[in-house]
This record gives sequence, structure tokens and C-alpha cells, in this order.
Amino acid sequence: MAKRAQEKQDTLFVGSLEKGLRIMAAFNAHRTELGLTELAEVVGLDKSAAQRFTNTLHKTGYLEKDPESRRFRPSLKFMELAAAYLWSDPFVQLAMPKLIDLSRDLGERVNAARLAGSDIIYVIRIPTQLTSFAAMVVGNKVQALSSSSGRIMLAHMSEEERQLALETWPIDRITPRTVTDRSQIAREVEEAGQQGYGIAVNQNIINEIGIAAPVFDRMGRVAGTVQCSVSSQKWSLDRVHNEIAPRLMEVANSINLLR
Amino acid sequence: MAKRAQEKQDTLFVGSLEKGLRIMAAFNAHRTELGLTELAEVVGLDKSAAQRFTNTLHKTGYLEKDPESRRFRPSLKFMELAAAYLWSDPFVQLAMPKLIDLSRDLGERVNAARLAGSDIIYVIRIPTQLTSFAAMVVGNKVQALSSSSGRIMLAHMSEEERQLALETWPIDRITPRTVTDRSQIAREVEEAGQQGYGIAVNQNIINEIGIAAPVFDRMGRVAGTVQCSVSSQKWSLDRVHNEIAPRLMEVANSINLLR
DNA sequence: TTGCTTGTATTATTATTTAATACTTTTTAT
DNA sequence: ATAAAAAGTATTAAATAATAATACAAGCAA
Repeated sequence: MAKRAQEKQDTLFVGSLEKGLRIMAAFNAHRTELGLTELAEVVGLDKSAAQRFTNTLHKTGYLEKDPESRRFRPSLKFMELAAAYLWSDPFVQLAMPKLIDLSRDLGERVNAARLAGSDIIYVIRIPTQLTSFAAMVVGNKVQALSSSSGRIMLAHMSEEERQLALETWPIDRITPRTVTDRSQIAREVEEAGQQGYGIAVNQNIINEIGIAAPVFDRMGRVAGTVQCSVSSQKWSLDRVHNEIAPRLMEVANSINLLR
Repeated sequence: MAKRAQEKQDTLFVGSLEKGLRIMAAFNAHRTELGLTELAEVVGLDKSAAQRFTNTLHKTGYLEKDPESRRFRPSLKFMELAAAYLWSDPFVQLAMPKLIDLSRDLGERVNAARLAGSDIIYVIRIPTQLTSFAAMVVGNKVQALSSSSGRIMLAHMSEEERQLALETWPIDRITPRTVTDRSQIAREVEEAGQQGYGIAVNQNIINEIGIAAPVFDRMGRVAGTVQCSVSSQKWSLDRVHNEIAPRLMEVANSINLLR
């Protein structure tokens, strides 16, 4: 309340809503089911508050509650929200049919991603090959610096933005091969800029090569990427450059975000 | 406040949160971008309230605001919530790899759906053929009575539940061929129960045949469906019954929701 | 330009949220 | 099997934080 008082005599900010949202956002890949006290800890609320908000979220249908364990889970309403997003995003609408075609042509997993803070979020996923569940989940987040999509996005930022990102955005080691050296990443980004598309090898999943081409908005900024993930067992880097990258670039360029 | 007072001296219910959620839920396929007053109308709040909640949602990153038009759109956070749901749902986790296989075998669009109220919501979509955008959107909702998935779900409900659903759940005419006669739907549901899978022809998209097989939870209730959508130009009903339905049933049966 | 609609800012009022606490049930450890 | 601890639920008095009315500013249409 010390903290809140200092920055929020803003009567246009409804703290209760924000706290409720924090509860919703507490759920993720690692926290799929949470009890009351657990939730309170994670979100940083006292038990009473957690009680009120979970109760409200439950009554409004946003959280399921297992009557046995009394633990909470996200409900299908979370999926409805995603649908609302997808309908609202012109990039998604335009990219979708082209990605389906591309996926059939290549026979490989094709995705579309957008930047959110220091992460990229997959907004379209068209799986064709079995891999980890994470690689199939719509809405999944990956640190930008370790992804092909993030790297080509960085390459198209202003010098300052890019510098800042390279210096400050998080780099957790996901696989043993994740590059954590920032100057090394800077080089990868530079290379991406030169060739026009980003590449990431073994960064998030071992034996996986990611390739990402940028789609620009009317301002000339990168709206998102068209991305493809392939197995390095099956594809050499050479073949990726020669056969996949050009197709991705072609598709990316064909997506025209006029308005 | 008359209404609120009568039912909610419940101090465990946070009205502000609920109103904020209503704002979020105002966005859908038809309402992709909303101004302040528009939002206020849709959600049933006065302008002041709409102002406070949109402001909060914007500051917390859940709504984007176009600086030009000052209209609001859902943000990528909506997608993150979806990811949280997907990770939390064992049905999704188990179904995903099997659906990918199935999709490759059949070369047709394969989905998984769950029931939410009187609608089914698609939780997995694996598009392989171009169709309407609606048929590709994860989280999209379809009235249960007009979908193959909904029909097989109904078939496995208790007599009372089914009766109630058949009598009260909404049936909007989506295509000219949408069946709006409830006794006709009752027959379709009955047939679904007998053959073990649901069928819907031209119900949501013309020239589309939907086929859905049920996946049961440990309680013997339908947890969700494995569904396939094909073009009636390409597939006869006979072939659907002989070639697709058995494969769907097989896959559905192989998904074992023990815990 | 004028009038009309939509969005923004400010404020006093009070209804609503808060957090403390006691109670109940479930789980864990002895 | 029993006791102790932890987790969830219910109740309440206090006051903070949300409310809604209103005035102001900025866009848009006629």
C-alpha cells in the first residue's frame, strides 16, 4: 500500500481488476493448476484477496475448480479470448491461408509469430511433424533473442532499440546449445539482417532449426514473422538456406498489410 | 445497483473484476475493434466505468489502443492466456500428437473440441485445406446443436440433460442448410448415439461435412471430441462413414484420460 | 464554421473492497 | 490412529478505492 499509494491516486486505474488479471496470468506451462495459498504466493496477494479474486473468477466462469482438490485451472473462456485476438489481427488473417499452403508444400511445421516485449508469441501454428508439445501450443512464448523470429525482428529495429535489446533482454539457457553470449547473438542478428531472414539452430529444442522471414506493416516495421521449424537430422543448413528460406521470404513478401 | 444489491452483499465477489472481464469478453469475431462509448454500450456500463476499465486494461497490457482512432483491440496477452489453458488441459496434451498423425493420414482438417455451455469450442485445429478463416481459428465457438461434436456429446448425456439441451439450446441458422427443427436434430443426435459418432452436413459452412468421435474421461463422460471436416464435393457420405469415421473412432479410443 | 459525437480529466460521495480473524476441513507426520 | 499443521472457508468492522456526475477538449460531419 505504500507502493500503491505513491503511484496511484489515479482514479482511472482499477486496482481490483489488475489483481484479478494477475491471478489469471499466474497460470502457464509450469503452473497449470493452483491452490488458493499457492496462488496467493505466486501473485503476491494475501489469502483473503486471493480468495476474493479466485471466487469471482470462478463465478464468472474464467477459472475451473476441482471439487476434490479445490485447485483452480483456466477455463475454456481463455480460449475464447484467444479467438477474439485472432479475429482482430489482420496479420493473422492474411497469413493464415498462405501458411497453410506453405505447410503443405514444405511438409514441415510452419508458424507465425509476433513480438511482445522481449518474447515472441506464436499466433499461428501448423504442426505436421511430431515434436514437443511446446512447439504445438498457440500462444506459447519464447525469448526473442533465442528464436529465429526474434532475431530477424531485431535486425529491423533502429540501432538504439536493437542495442538495448541485445544488452538487456533475457537469455536463459534452454538447451545445452542455447547461445547465451550476447555478442554472439549480435552477430547472428547482423547476419539475419544481411540475408533477410533469421536462423536459430538448437536454441529452444535440440536438433531443431528455425527459420523466420519478416512481414512488414505500412510503417515499414516488422509486424510479425513467418516461420518454419525443421529437424536438423533431416535438413542440412545448406538445404535450409536454399530450399526453405526462399519460400519463406516469398510468402512473407506476399503478405501485404496495407491499411 | 438494485439488482446488484439484492444478490451480492457477497463480499467475496469483486464486482470491479467482473466488469473488467465483461470488457475483455466484448471482443469477438464481429467486434474486433471498439471505441469507448461503443464498448460502454455493448457491455452495459456508463462511460465513466468504461473509461476506468479500458484504461486499466490498457495499462496492464491487455488492450491495445490505436492512437489515431483511440479504439481498443485485444492484445497478445489474450494469446498467452490461451497457452495457459492448453497446457492445463490433459485432453489437449494427449490428443495433440494423435491428431497430427491423423491429419497427415487423412490429409484433411482435423480438430479437437470441448463443450462450453451450449457451444463447442475448438481447442486444437490442424488445417490442411483452405476454408473460411472461422474454420482455422483456435478458440472459435459453434453452437453445439449444429455441430458434429455437439451432437455426439449430446448423445452421451443423461436423458434429462439431453432433453433440456434439445429444447433450450440456441439454434441460429448459419447456412441456408442449417437444421433448425429441433425434432430433426433430436433424430440426428439419436443416430449419432447409435453409430458412435456425430455427423453434421452443411450446418456451419456449405459443402462441409463434419464428423466427430467422443473421447471419454474417467467418469465415462465425454471430455471432448476428435473431429474432422471435409468437403462434400470431394467426399461422399458413404466414404465419410467408411473411411473417416472408423479412423476417428480409433484415434478417439486411443486417447486415455486415466487420471 | 458550426454543431454533434466521442474521448479525457476532475471531483465529492459512498458503496465496495479490504484484511484480520475465527472456523472447518484436509493433509501430513508421528 | 492420533495429533499437529496446513489449506480452504466464512464473517465482519473499517476505510480505502471505486463510483458516477459533470465539465472540458478534441475529432468528425454537415
